[in-house]
Amino acid sequence: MTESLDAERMACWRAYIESSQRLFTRLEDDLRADSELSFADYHVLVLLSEAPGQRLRMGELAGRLVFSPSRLTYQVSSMQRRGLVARQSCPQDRRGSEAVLTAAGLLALREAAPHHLRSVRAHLMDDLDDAEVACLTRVFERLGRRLRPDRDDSSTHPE
Amino acid sequence: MTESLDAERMACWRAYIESSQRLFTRLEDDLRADSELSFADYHVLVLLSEAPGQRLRMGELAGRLVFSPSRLTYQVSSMQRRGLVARQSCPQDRRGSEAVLTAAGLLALREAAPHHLRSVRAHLMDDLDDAEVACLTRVFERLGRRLRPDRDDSSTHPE
DNA sequence: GGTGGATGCTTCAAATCCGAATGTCCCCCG
DNA sequence: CGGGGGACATTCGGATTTGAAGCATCCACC
Repeated sequence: MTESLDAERMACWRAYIESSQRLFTRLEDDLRADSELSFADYHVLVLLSEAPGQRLRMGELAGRLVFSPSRLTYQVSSMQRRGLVARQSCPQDRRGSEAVLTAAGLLALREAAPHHLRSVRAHLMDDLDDAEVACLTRVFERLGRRLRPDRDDSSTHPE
Repeated sequence: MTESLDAERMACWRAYIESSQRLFTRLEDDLRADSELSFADYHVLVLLSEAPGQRLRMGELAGRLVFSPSRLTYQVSSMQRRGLVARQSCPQDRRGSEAVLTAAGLLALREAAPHHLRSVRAHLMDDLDDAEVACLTRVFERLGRRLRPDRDDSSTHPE
């Protein structure tokens, strides 16, 4: 099964997949253990807290979270039920709606953030030296640019 | 929200999370587009194909896939229904059972592998130079060792 | 100013996933 | 032997996720 990936890259690929899976489930567990939030909840709160007016269109949010539209609808409904966000219809485009951070949502984020960031550091970041951080950043920012949906990829593979 | 992660590490963390999410969904889409298999199906087939006797205990499989026990039960049942694996009760330990690769499962893997590996190369590996591969491998193998569940972590964090 | 196609989001049914409870079986210790 | 605690896997109910279909609105063009 290794016809098309050399041994080094295969090992790299497998280590990346497995460790990432473990890391994500661990962070999720940590977050749930000390905050009523899931990883998705937390990420929504972060994005809203940084947005101008602490509000974001559903589509924009879905794009950044890498969520399907229906998944985001469910996610926001759930958070709305718990009072973490509100939903308002968008004045510029009446098809659309936007999610708005509530005071309770901001508070929940403020309470969860230190724990979560400690968890990210403990499981991942504290083990990385500066060169490794730089390497990961370069690799994953490049990957993100290549995979973001807004780019027509037709001319970039002259092969 | 950045009290505990410096700007470089925060950027690194975000790039890693977002790109990985995008990569996994893209690979899943590619795999489904040209093979009746999900990413999880594929991974199960790979692990079984490499195991001695092309069989693995459920628990072992769950551990390697980073799946909860009930999720693995569901996964294997689904693949059994489609003829990709068989389930046998384990002779040494009658509580347990093992998943066994079938001829159809092996065939499905052989057909899917070239497409999938091409996809992994196209989206990720072809963009990495050797130094980056080495860096990722080192980082993620270390991370995997730290997160694998078999280690008692009690003495490694003297505060 | 109308209309056909696109867009933004939601809804719906079905598939998947999780944690708690369960049923079997192993193994240690009396 | 003969419990009893523990380990392995499954089942069950409920939560989440998905993709397809639906609805309302926008917009480019006539």
